[in-house]
Amino acid sequence: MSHTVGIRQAQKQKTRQALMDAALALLEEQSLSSLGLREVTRAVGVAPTAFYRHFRDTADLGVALVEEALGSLHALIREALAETGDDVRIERTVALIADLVRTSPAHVRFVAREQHGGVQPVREAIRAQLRLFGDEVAAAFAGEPETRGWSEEDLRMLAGVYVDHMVMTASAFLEAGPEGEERVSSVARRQLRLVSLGRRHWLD
Amino acid sequence: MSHTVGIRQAQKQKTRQALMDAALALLEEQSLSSLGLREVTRAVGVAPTAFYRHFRDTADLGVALVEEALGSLHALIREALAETGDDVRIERTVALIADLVRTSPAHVRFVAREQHGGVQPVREAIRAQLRLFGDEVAAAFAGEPETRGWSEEDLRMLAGVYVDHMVMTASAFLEAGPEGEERVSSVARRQLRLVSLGRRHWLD
DNA sequence: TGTACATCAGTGAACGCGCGTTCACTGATGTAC
DNA sequence: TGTACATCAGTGAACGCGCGTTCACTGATGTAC
Repeated sequence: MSHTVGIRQAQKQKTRQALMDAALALLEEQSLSSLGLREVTRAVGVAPTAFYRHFRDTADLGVALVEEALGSLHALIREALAETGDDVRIERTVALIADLVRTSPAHVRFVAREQHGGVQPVREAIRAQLRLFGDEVAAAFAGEPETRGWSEEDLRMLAGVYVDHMVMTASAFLEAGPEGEERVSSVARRQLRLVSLGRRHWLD
Repeated sequence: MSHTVGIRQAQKQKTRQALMDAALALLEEQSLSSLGLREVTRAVGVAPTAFYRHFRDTADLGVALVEEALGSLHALIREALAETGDDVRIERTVALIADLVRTSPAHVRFVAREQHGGVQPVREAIRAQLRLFGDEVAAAFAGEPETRGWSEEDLRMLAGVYVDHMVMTASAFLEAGPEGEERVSSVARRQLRLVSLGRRHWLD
């Protein structure tokens, strides 16, 4: 066998992931700033001291969770925005967020909660990811005929509306639960249509 | 002297307010779910047990803070929205939020943080207040010519955009600090103008 | 392939500390007469 | 106005508990020869 990963490294990665999973589950009911290291290790079934082999503290674990929650989202967002035609793009964007909340509600809740939460490094990690989303949205719009002649500043402003709307919509899906999904989708689509109309008449 | 309040009651009210003020200050750096009762009483200079004369627990204190933070805002919002002419109304609304954040940054931070925070009763209290804001915005728009012929549902949808935007803008003011105030104001005004344009062409 | 040594993920005991809550109390304020 | 009793905001000691962190350790995995 070639040392593809090594038994030791694989086992370590497994424990690390178990700590993150357990933390995420515990964070459904509380904020990161009140999450205890011992709580997490107890849920996993390892000694409290094992925690230090993987994370400096719970804030460090939180930053890792941000990457896990948002890291893989950039490609999906770019994909949804690559659609042509406002209606299709709106449809795809809202469906993407609905999917995300359905598949990973705990990740979404974590990000919504810690975006303004009490742990600075985590707040900053989330802010950095959202700024990246903003860049991607702005870049997608920059190449479109409806936004021809717009200043860089106005593009960023528009992108801001979109990213804020995505965050608010994700949070609305969470609050509404499965039976409210269609209602939230409907409102979100109409809100994006409103913005899209404004965009079309921005330079009138 | 008539018993306008009574010395005892006045003193009790004073201690209660001191507990709330101290808690709010401590909450600049942490979430409610990690705020300790002893922390608060220590900051005020009373015995830990005195806390129970005023609040059942820190969640109860949090609900009181929500009322203090948002209760007096309804009248101001109605006032700002009563303005006629989109541009003036947008100007007033953004100025109102800028004022609020400048005057009571700690209250705003608290609400932003606990809106999705780990303490359910507080989340619900905030949600109830925001729903009221939504009602007021919808009512203000209902009487306007630009929104004639709109369905009740579309009015709520529009009101949702406005309330979400207020929350996001307040949070942006906080992040930006005093030197970023003009930039955030400018972006917020243009975003509302975008929405206002969309509104004008909604029934085209 | 086998051996001898190095690495290091996870252990378990121990520590000092601050927490929320209980309880019986004190003494200033309020009330009835 | 004065007196006797009731109320109740704030006290201070005590409790059991779980916390984060330290430390020397163990034993499976990795590496060099």
